[in-house]
Amino acid sequence: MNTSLVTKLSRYIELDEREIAALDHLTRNPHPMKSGEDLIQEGTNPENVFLLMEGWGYRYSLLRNGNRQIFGYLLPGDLCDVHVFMLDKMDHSIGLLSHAMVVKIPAAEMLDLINRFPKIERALWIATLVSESTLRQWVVNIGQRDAFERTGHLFCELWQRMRAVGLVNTDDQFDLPLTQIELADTLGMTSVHVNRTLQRLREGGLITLHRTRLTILDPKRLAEVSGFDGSYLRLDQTAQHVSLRSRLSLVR
Amino acid sequence: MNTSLVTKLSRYIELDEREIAALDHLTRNPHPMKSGEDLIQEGTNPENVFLLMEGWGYRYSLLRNGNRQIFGYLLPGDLCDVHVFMLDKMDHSIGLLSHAMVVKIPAAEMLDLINRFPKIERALWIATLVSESTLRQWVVNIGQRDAFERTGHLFCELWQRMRAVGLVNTDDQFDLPLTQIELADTLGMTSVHVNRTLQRLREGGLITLHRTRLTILDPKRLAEVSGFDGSYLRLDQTAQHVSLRSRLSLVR
DNA sequence: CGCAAGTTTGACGCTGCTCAATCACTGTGG
DNA sequence: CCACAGTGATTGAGCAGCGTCAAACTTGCG
Repeated sequence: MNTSLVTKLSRYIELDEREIAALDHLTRNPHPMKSGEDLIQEGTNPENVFLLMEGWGYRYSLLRNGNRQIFGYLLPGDLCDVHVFMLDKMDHSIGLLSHAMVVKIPAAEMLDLINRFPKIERALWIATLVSESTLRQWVVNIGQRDAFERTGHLFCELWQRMRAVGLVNTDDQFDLPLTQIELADTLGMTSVHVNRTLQRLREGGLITLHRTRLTILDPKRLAEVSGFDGSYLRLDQTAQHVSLRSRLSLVR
Repeated sequence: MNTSLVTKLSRYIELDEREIAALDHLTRNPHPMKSGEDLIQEGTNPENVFLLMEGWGYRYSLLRNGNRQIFGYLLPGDLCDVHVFMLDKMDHSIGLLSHAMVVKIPAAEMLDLINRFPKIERALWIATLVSESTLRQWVVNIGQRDAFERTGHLFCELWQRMRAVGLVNTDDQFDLPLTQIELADTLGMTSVHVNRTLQRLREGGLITLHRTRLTILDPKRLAEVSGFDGSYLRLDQTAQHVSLRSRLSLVR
């Protein structure tokens, strides 16, 4: 059932049936949550880990002037802050951008899972490293690219991540439950300028965006004009490839 | 001897004598390297971990247009990419900004250390989480703050990190081996604008910067005007505090 | 039907970029 | 000891990308 999480982790490490069963077991009790609710708030010390089964979440923090910066999206199959227990409190909040199905996993259960299945622990650490890598790309995106490239780059990333969990249809269309204000807070721009940038992307025949449906009309050209190289997402590597490396050097 | 690394990790977890000795043992053979040399290059799969004993390093990548984005500095006591072995290749490069003393630690030795001392492993993971947290703050900095705040924020961060390894003197002065071009590539600005921003910081009585000596004239006010809150660096927490948490939930 | 939230448009101004010249400092060789 | 080159810092003029402010329009929803 829990395709997304297993799909995601299997990309990093080959999992056996027991491990897959254990991950599936996690998902037995999802419950619905509403858009706008927070999963975790900055400054708190969460007692649960959350697994997103459906819907979108986002990491953000608020500044004193009321500005908000978004620095990551959680898509279906994403597990948030497995390792937060190592730090004393959250340095950012996690909220929901859409109606969502969420599994709440008590810390103890998560730790037990990790202790019983070192390969799952390893896969979760790899996921953490990939998200750090993604964060670096966001710094590059905001720091070095202009509004047009920056927006295109974000869409390329989301398109690849959504495709990796099977949520992009054959027309390269997927659900993007973000307002222009949220895009603005992600890209370090104003919503007015996001609006104008979207118009340029549309005029260029690169995308279509109506309400929450985004279509990437020309993925290749969009990646080209926005300087996107998705290798940092590490979605293409086979589990074999990675497990070879781990056999060589890391499995204990 | 290896004060910086031990100081740094002790902040996260209380280390016993054996662990401290093991860390010190790592540092037995530092060798000098020149400014401008790379420790690790993007796309490669490094066979060593590097421990910086003296000097500054930086993480960066180059874009097709020749632009460079810097997304982190390595200060004395910093260990780079302990976990890179979990991924297949580096997604960025690490270079040196000054003459440096560097210890090269073969992967096997590092893995052995980690296996023998789980608390060291844990401390290294915490360091990774802190650096991820720092990266989020950089996104906020570049995305939401204007040039003046942005530059001040960076200086506050570096001042705190340098102080944590005992490299700030009593006048709040420390070595900042960065050209204005490097500051520009860090902050997502041009060097011309960095120059003008530095002048404003000087005029405001906030800093002094001559060649590579930076003085924070008024740390409190600088933090105030740049919206800096250093808790994300987690330099203030006592090891006791953290180890209490680990006793409760995480030690295996 | 009317409200709320989100999108779109316009006018205008400022922050920060571009291009280019000059200045300051340091290390080098004759 | 001085001329010179190279690197980095500083300055100026002009301009454009993006922000601000404000209003109009569109869409979904109770």
